[in-house]
Amino acid sequence: MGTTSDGDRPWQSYHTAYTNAKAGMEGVDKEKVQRIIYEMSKGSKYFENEKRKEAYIRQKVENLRAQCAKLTDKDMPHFQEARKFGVRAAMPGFIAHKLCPDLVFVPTNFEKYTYYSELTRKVFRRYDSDFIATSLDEAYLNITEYCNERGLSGEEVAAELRNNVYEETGLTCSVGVAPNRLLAKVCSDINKPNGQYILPNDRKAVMTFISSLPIRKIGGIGKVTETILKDVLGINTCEELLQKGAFLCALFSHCSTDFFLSVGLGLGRTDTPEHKLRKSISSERTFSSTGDEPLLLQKLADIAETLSNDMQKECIWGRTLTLKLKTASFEVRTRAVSLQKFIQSKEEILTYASKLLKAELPLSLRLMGLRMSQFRDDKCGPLDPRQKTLASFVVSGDVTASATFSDKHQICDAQTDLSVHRESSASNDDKISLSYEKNDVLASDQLSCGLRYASTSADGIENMGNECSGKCDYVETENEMIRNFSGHKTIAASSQKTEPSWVDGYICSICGIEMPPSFIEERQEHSDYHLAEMLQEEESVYVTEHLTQERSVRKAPQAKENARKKQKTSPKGGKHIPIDAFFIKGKKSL
DNA sequence: GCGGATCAG
DNA sequence: ATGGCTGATCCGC
Repeated sequence: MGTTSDGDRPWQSYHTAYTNAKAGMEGVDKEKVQRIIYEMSKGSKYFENEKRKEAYIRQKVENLRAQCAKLTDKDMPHFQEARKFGVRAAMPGFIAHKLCPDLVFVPTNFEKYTYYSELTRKVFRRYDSDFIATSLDEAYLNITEYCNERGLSGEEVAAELRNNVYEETGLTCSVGVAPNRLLAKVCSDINKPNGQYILPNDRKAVMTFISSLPIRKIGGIGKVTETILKDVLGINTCEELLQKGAFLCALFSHCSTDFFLSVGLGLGRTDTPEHKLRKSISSERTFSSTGDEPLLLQKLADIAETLSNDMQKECIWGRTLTLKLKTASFEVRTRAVSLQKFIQSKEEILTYASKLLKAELPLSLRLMGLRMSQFRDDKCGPLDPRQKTLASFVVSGDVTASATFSDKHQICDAQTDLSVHRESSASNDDKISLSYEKNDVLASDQLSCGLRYASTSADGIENMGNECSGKCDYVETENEMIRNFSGHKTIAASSQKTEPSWVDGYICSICGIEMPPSFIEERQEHSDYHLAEMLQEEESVYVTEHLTQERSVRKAPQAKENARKKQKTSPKGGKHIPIDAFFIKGKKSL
């Protein structure tokens, strides 16, 4: 990154960094880059072949076994010592049990956690009434206003906050104060047990902080991403994310590149996203491996029941059911089905779940799970999806209202580009950009804070944590500029009501697929497909599942292609499950 | 939409 | 006897 005066807004540098990285790519041909990457990846266990996972797993097993065998009682003090200092040794329960046969496992007590969590939130509310709770034990709050009103520094407020939390709950906590949430989270980890760390809202300070920061510290960069970046590209710190921007552009999607570069610049979100609604609900269970069909079905019934119960508690009805399997050899599979109606009852869930399962058997399994998604949004109502969409359309009265989360903030104070934001959020997919998403920047007088706390209580409330960060007075969103390069987002819910005709007797007028006149059935199916597609598109204009729609819209050409292929090949093809759901043909039911 | 995978708490 | 479970997201198809 070149010269930047303090007056620079980070996003300007971001844009520069991005275009530089891109420009760096232009002179180079992709093959060459890929060759370089390939060279770099030699010695990395990551890109070698598909066997890597297997090898990795085998090695891990061996390590664990060896570890377990080596451990004796004399190791115990070591771990006890570690615990005393709050170091959490990652230790599987069975090893712990082997080490310490008398070990007492304290059962979880969520009522208690919720109670204490609520107490802490009461404190947070006094600092920021709109704070973001990310879990029972973590929250982000914007303390900008609080600081300004009282003429306090971030450091003072953090100390006061921790103190208040301690007095009112008896729990200690750790706090990080930083210009945005991404950084606040990192900061909250630095002085972990019962401490705080303040990163000034100062361009230089942020860049210095970032320059030596290991990438793994960043939320969103996990074990796998770290390995890839490290082994293949030699990226260890956030600063290097910028330096190797061109490679990132070559290797990763736009979205990911976007995210990586913004991390390299220390950018993060500062908005207060709309309350997120649950999108799926699931239940799964691990058991000792078995291939016994009746037994598996029994277990499946149990899981269906708990899922159904959970759904009833929350008043949820869903129409996409996903079966998750883990084989005895630890291979994980999922099989899903989307229905035309919303279901909730244990019987119905089981009906479809067992169809999915039976299609996979025989198989020896160690885990089964069921997930329900695609909820009906008006709770406890009638059964037809269409009713849902119409109803919610009438209620919301605004299609864009369904582009739920993460956009509201852009209206709040982003004076300038309002229309751009709006437009882009309505026609770009929120889903994709949710976690690697927009990089908003605080104005220089902003301050926000992250906080994390850990319980000192002995009964297992251990390790509750909390993070805070802030809202903004000023938001600049960057991605539009970049995203708009990529052009094709136009899709009208076109009302091309024409049935497909066969140009020259064999070319589909809509998609161009070629199909000889003798393929009568196939042609009929093909026409049906386009018809259904049309209907679906028309409907989806009003549908509340905006995200889904946009996704499919964005990828429309491929999606269609695939749908066609599937349709042609699937009836006899192995994995396709013939449950009523596939609404490619509108008339098919059961 | 589906399926495989990653990540976080 | 790979920690397990829940939920979310991404990517390619």
